[in-house]
Amino acid sequence: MSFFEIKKKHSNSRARLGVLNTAHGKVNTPAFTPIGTKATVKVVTSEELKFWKAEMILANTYHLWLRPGDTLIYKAGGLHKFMAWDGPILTDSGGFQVFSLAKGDRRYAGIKEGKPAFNVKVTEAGVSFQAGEDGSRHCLTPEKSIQIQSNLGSDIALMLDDVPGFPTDKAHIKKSLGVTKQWAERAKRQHEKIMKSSINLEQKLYGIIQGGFYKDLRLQSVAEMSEIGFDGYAIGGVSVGEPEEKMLKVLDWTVPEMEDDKPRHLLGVGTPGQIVRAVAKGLDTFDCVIPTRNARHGQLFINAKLGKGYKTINIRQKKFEKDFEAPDNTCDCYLCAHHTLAYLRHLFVSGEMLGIRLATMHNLKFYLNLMEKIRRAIKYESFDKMVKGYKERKR
RNA sequence: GGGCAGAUGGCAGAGCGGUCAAAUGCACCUGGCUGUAAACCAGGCGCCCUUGUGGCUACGGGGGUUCGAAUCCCUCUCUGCCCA
Repeated sequence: MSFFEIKKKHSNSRARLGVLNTAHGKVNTPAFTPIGTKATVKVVTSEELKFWKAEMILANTYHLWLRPGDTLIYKAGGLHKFMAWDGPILTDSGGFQVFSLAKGDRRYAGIKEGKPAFNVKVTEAGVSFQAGEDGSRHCLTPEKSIQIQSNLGSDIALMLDDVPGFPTDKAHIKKSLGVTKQWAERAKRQHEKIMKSSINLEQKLYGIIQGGFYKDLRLQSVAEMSEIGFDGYAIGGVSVGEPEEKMLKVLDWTVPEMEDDKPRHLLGVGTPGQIVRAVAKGLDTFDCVIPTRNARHGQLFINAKLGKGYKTINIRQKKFEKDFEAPDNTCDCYLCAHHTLAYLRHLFVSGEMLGIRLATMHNLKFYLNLMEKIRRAIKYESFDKMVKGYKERKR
């Protein structure tokens, strides 16, 4: 049984229906993988995720390395056992953390004044930085990232990549692409080397396509990654602050040149509208913090009453104070089955954590249901109709 | 009946002669969040407009002192505590 099987290709777009076969079960694609950075999809249990039919989750190499440490997780029997999730796990390499920490964005973690809490240096060897947890110095290399992911025992590992922000001039992207290519080769070599002693002998490795928002560099990256040869490919360097159109352009350039029989992951994307479009452009799997983070911030995704698509609401608004309707009566989540807008608002305004939990459950279900609808639409050849006009609406 | 303390924006609560349309918190409004340093962040929050080193009305009511009062004085009303 091969790792990736394509079950059906949609006739009017690049969308395809497939299955990822991993040591911990299969993933029906197109799929959304909830983000569980620190070995937890914030606020929900593994059992709940299973119940909602989330098939794969994403965890983070960087965070788990620093705390509690990959060797500790190895001793616990691997990440699956450690967090009691027996389904497939995709681990991000830590490349994105280098990008976001180096930015020193002061909006994070209540840091309002002063210098970035991190001192990040990217060299060809790897990334050295000071950790925010305790100020200790660390160095992450492509080999180290693979070693950590091997200790975690994830089903799909990602190579460490260099993520340029937006906007970045072409010369820098070009240089960065050279670093990423070199790291790809080293990651591949290291993965082959330690595979036989890995906690998960069937762990797959994905290459990451970079190249900023320049067509020739993206195509160059696709070619370089294919040449090295990976089990699958992720498109990275998007959702870094660029306009949506630029992100979609990258997909138009790269996908036709990518190996057709390998799975394609789109890193960090996105809104429901973006995911639907990306599927049409040939992407298979997605991960994004939007459903979980925005839920904690009081934003809920709701199916649109008029037309196709969805709308978002902020549950804290006073207008929901006496609204005794379910947030979305077309939704089958726990929140919508049992509670009213008024109750959820009350929980948020009171700072009660159940509010955050219910909102998270709802948004995850919204995303998972969306993927289910996409898969069904591809299956029944109605996907192009679904894509057309699927967007965020006012009501 | 007597003594003391107090009355500030929707609420709580700073300010104690000018730099005060008034700190701060809550509430409220708006915006943001895309491989999670995020149960977070940013802005607004008396009224008016030509949106400005702009105008007007404001710190329980009334009356004073002063070039100038939320800030000092008198008085009224109300509130809290204490003594009869």
